[in-house]
Amino acid sequence: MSQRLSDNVCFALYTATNSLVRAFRPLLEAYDLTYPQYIVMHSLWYRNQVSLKELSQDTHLDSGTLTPIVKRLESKGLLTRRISEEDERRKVISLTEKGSLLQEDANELTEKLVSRSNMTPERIEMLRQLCLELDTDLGKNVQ
Amino acid sequence: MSQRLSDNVCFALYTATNSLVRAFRPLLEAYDLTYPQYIVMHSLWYRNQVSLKELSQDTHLDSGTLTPIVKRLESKGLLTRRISEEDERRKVISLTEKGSLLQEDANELTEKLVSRSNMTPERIEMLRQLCLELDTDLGKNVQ
DNA sequence: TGCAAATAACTTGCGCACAAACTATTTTGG
DNA sequence: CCAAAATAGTTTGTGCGCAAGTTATTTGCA
Repeated sequence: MSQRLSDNVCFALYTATNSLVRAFRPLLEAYDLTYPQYIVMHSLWYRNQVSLKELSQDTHLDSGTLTPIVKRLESKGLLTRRISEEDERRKVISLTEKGSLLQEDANELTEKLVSRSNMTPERIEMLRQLCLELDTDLGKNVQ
Repeated sequence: MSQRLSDNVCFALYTATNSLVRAFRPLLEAYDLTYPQYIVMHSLWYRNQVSLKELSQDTHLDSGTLTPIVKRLESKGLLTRRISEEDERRKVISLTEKGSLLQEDANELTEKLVSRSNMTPERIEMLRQLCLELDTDLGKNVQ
């Protein structure tokens, strides 16, 4: 027997993420950022001066995805990329002042968005933990 | 103060969905389907002979996304598109026999994948409901 | 020391996801 | 009845997300 799409946890997750990114779009427009670009900035606000590899580990995005995102952020003047002196394969990514300053405004966007939902903090926290759990579980068994 | 990315529910959701789609890829490869294509097939297995508009409402994907997906499924011989006789703006999408038969094999892929995680059925169900809740909440306040 | 293996980043190709603009029908209200 | 508005679907352009392949540098080991 076939089930309704909405009975399927995978579809629910997929759809909620699309809704989330869609809801972020108008908020991020003010900062000329896409959601993945915002993720990268968010990572750098927490830990600056990292290599693409380290950024990849933190954001869970692969280098083929990150390279163009980081280049776009560079062309917007939010960060710089320079070749590492110790290891010339590595590129060190550093926030510019403009990139650092963005944090003050853009940092509570998540709060703003989450408050738009009527979910309690407990349910939001539950959702976060279930997502992290699924993520690690699926990452493990790559066989 | 800036928080870790993983402390952020939006990032957790985004990342879990990417993991999910990545985990689906090798399973769906056997059927020559992508995950969005699988969603469309899944919708049609439940309710056949629908317009693109109805498919859009069920899958929560917009027409600009669906048109190329449906065309690809048509070129794989899994469905047909014909102009509606009552309303010539509408296209009626119907599964072919090949498309219907796929259901038997591909229908329990979600089970297969979810069982790969170590999450209990209760936690999976909780995750599904939280995602649906967030989705409807974010969809409402489009102002 | 020298060279094969490993590593870091980049590039290419494909399929979404969606806004915005467009075409072709149907509905509607004056 | 008929022109304007609404509706269904397509097209175009942009930015992911990632597999697979490439280049350049470093590491490791014989």
